[in-house]
Amino acid sequence: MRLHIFIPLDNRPYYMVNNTRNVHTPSIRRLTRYLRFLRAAKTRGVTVVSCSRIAESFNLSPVLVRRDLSFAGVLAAPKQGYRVNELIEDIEQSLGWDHKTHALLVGAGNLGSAIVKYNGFREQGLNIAGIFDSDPNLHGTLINGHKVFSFEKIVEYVKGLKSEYGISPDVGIITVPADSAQEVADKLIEVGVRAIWNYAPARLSLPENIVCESVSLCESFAILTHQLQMQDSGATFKGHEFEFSLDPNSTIC
Amino acid sequence: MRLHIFIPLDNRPYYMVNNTRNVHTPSIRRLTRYLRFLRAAKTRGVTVVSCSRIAESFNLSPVLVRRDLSFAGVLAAPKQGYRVNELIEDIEQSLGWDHKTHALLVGAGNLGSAIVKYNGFREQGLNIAGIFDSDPNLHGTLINGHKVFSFEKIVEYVKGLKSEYGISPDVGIITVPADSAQEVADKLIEVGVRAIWNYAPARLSLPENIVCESVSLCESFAILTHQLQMQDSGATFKGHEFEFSLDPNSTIC
DNA sequence: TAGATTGTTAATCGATTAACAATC
DNA sequence: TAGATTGTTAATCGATTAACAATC
Repeated sequence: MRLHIFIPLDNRPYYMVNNTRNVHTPSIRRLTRYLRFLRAAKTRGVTVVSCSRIAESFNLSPVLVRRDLSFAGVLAAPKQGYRVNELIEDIEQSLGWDHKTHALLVGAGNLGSAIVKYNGFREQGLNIAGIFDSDPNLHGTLINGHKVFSFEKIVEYVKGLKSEYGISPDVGIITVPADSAQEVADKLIEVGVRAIWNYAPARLSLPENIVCESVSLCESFAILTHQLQMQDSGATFKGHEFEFSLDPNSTIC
Repeated sequence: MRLHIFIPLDNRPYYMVNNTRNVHTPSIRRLTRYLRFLRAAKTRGVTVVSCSRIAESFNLSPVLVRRDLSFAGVLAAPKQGYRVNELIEDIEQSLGWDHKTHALLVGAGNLGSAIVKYNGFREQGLNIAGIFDSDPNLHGTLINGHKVFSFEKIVEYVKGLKSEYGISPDVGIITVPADSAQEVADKLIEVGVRAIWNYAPARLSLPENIVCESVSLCESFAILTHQLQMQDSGATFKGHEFEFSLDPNSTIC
C-alpha cells in the first residue's frame, strides 16, 4: 500500500516521525549499543527487557531509550517490557542490518585488513565483495580468504560480479592514504556504489546523491588529547567558582 | 599568574568561555579539519586567511568557523584575516598537539599495526611508548620499528620507562577483541594512564577521573547502512508532502 | 569613506530531559 | 487497585545560525 499524505511539517504528529524513519544520528549510534546488549541478553536466555534495564546498563535516561526505540519503529510493545527477539529484529531492520550489504574495499593495508578480518561487521550484514590495491606486491594475496585484485581492474571486476553473481555493490570502503582518496572515490562511484565509507583523512567532493560516512581517527585523537589538556590546565570547575591561569600579557581582567 | 574568579554560570561573558577553554566536541572535530587545511595552505605559501575562505572549503558557515577559532583561544586576530602561522600554533595548543603524548598500545593485530604505522598521529604528537600483545608469536616482532612485548610484562616495562627515560605514558590504546577490553583497561589504569583510547566494541567501566574516547566502527557502519536504507525506502521528502509505504496491517491511517 | 573583515548578542534549530497520561 | 511499565507533550539544554556592531 502506498500513500501520499500532506502534513504541515511544523506540526507533525509523533507517529509520523516514526513512519518516515527519520532517525537522527545520535539515536542510530545508541541503537547499535542496545543491539549488542540485547543480543547478549538473548544468549543468556532473557526474553523480555524493560527500557530502564537497557538505560541503566548504558548510563542513559530510560526516556531516551524509549524514544530511540520508538524512532526505530518499535511500536505496540506490551506494557511489561519489550520482547527481546522482536526488538532485535526491529533494530536490525531499522539500521539496515537485516540484509546483506555488498562492499568494495580499496586499500589492502593494515586498516583495510582489519576491516576485512573483523567478524563483527559480517554479523551486521557487511559482505566484502572485492578487495583492491594499487600495490602489485599485494595482488593475488589473501586476506581472510579474499583475494586482493589490482585497482586498475575494478571496472571489469564489478562487471563480472554483476553478470556472474547478480551482485552490484552499494558501498565503497576507502582505506588508502589521503592523497589518493578522491581518485579512488571517483572510480568507486563510476562502478556504481551509492555510498562511501571513508577512512582516509581527506575531504571528498562527491555528487549530492552519494551517501558518505567518514571515520576520522584524528578527530577522535583530538578529543582525547583535548580532554587530557583540560585536566592538566589549572581550569577547574567547582560549582560557580573558576580557577584558571591567565597569560601575563592578557588584556582581559 | 593564577586567579580565582567567581562568576554566575548562567550569565558568563563570552571571553570567559574562551579562557576556560571549555571547547565542545563538535568544535574540536572541526578544528582538526581547519588545521589540516591551514597546514596545506602554509606549505602553499599562504600567510593570511579569512574565516570565509576556511568555511567555504568545508561547506560551513563563516560564523561557525569564527566561533570555533574563538573557542580555541584565537583572540586579537587582525581584521584582515587570521595569520596562518599563529592560527596553526593556537589550534595545536588548544588540542594538546603542541607537545608529545606518550601512549601504550595493547593489541598488535591489524588495527593496532595500522595505528602504529600511521604517520598522521605522530605529526599530532602521538608517541607509541610501548606495544603489547598476549600472543607469544608476536613477542619480539617489529611494527614500524617498535618491538612487541608480552602483555604480562607491561607493569615492569612501564617501571623501566619511568626510571630510564622519565616517561610516564598518559594514554592507553586498546585494540584487542571486545571480550578482553575491560581486563586490558584495568591493567592500563593500574600502570598509570589517565586516558583510554578504546577501539574495542565494548563498554568499559572506568574510574571517574579517567578520560575515555571510544572509536566505534560499528556505529559508523550503522549510520552508513541506515542512510542507504533511507534512500531505498519509499519515504521521500518534497516540501511538505510525504510519500511512504504503509504496512497493510498497520493501525495508523 | 567603502569594503572586507572579525566578534558578540539574540534567535533558531535540534536533542535530551521532565512531567505526566495511559496501559497492563 | 497498586506497581511497573510505555508513550507523548512540554520544557530545558546545547549547538548553530542570523543579525548586527566594531574595526581596520
